[in-house]
Amino acid sequence: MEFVQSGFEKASTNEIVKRSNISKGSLFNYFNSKKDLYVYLIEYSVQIIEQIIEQIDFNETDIFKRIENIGLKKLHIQQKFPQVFDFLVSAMQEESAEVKEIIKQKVEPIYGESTSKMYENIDYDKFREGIDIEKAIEILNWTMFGFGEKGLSQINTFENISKFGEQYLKEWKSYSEILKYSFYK
Amino acid sequence: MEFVQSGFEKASTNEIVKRSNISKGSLFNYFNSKKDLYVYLIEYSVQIIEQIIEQIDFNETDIFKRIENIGLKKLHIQQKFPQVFDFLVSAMQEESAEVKEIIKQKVEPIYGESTSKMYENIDYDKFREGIDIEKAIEILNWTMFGFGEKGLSQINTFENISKFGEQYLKEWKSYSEILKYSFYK
DNA sequence: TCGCTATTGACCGCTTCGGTCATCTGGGTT
DNA sequence: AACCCAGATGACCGAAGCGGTCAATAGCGA
Repeated sequence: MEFVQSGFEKASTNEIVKRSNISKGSLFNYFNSKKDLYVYLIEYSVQIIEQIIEQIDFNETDIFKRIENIGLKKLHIQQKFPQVFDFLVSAMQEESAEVKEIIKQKVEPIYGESTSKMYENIDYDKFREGIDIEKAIEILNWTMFGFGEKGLSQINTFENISKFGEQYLKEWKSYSEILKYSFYK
Repeated sequence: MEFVQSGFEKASTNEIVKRSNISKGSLFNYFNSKKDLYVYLIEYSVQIIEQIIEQIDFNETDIFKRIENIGLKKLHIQQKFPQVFDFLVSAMQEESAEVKEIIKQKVEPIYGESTSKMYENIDYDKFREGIDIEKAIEILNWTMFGFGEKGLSQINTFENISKFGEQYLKEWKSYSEILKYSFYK
């Protein structure tokens, strides 16, 4: 998406219009300005993230299973709206004064919420003695992130989402087994 | 750096000049065009990476110690030239036809070389049976990357490099201990 | 004081910008 | 068949920013 690649200011409406298949006239019929469009996309993306957060199963206290569930949800979202996460990440790095305030209001709270809720009601007693749990979780996060990036580049080689999801989950489990070996009692 | 943020085409010479403290006239006295400047920066950055590769101690066959050495070197480079790595990463994602060919020639080979030499002459017998070594190394890479990103945001809070390096190394060791527990016999 | 190199930023023609609007299109209604 | 009209279209606008130039100037060694 053009906003992800170029940021708010350098994103060109001409380019946006060329890549979508509506005309410039229509775009500015629905949105009064580039900024309006941007804000709409922010709100839309935030809604999607909120849905994921709502769906977290807090009864699942095992961190690996919790993450597995969330990861699968994220995968399906990413299949339907491939750029939602990238867009929000790019928004948080946005420097344009024109939209910075709106981002601060709408995106940053959801970011804080998601990282805290993700690890709410986790059974940390499963971790072995002597391990630094915070650092372990950091490693887990970095591994998830790396694995997700890697998977993203393969997502298009599958015709079928659920087949990909199967494969994806199976592969993730072999990574998480490695970490579990180190993290758990 | 402007090229990292905006890519080759959307990077503005006016902006570059504003951020550095030379005038536009001087810039175009030293470089005939924006492209010339870009190519110069590519070549310069590649040289720096090559220096790191040259300095790899292939007698160190323990992957954690190997990575520790390289990481420290990278840290010192990053202190002197903070954007070298980011710049090369951004170059590899560059889409502008005007510079794509040059990047392919100059940057991609070094990328391949560095990832292969990094793991040359490593003693894989230290890994425990049953572990998927490739996946373990991926986890190690992702963790390194994550840790590096995290460290980068703290680098400016230290007045002294070597003091930071000490702290950095110590902290990295506590991460690598966690992984070592899982990876090694 | 002179000579000369290195530096400067106002300026150039040109492209692209965000946004407008007269015109067109196509399907529903009579 | 004639009419209607909401929605779509892209040529067009003034303004801004682009990469690059160059006459003017600064600064320094002899």
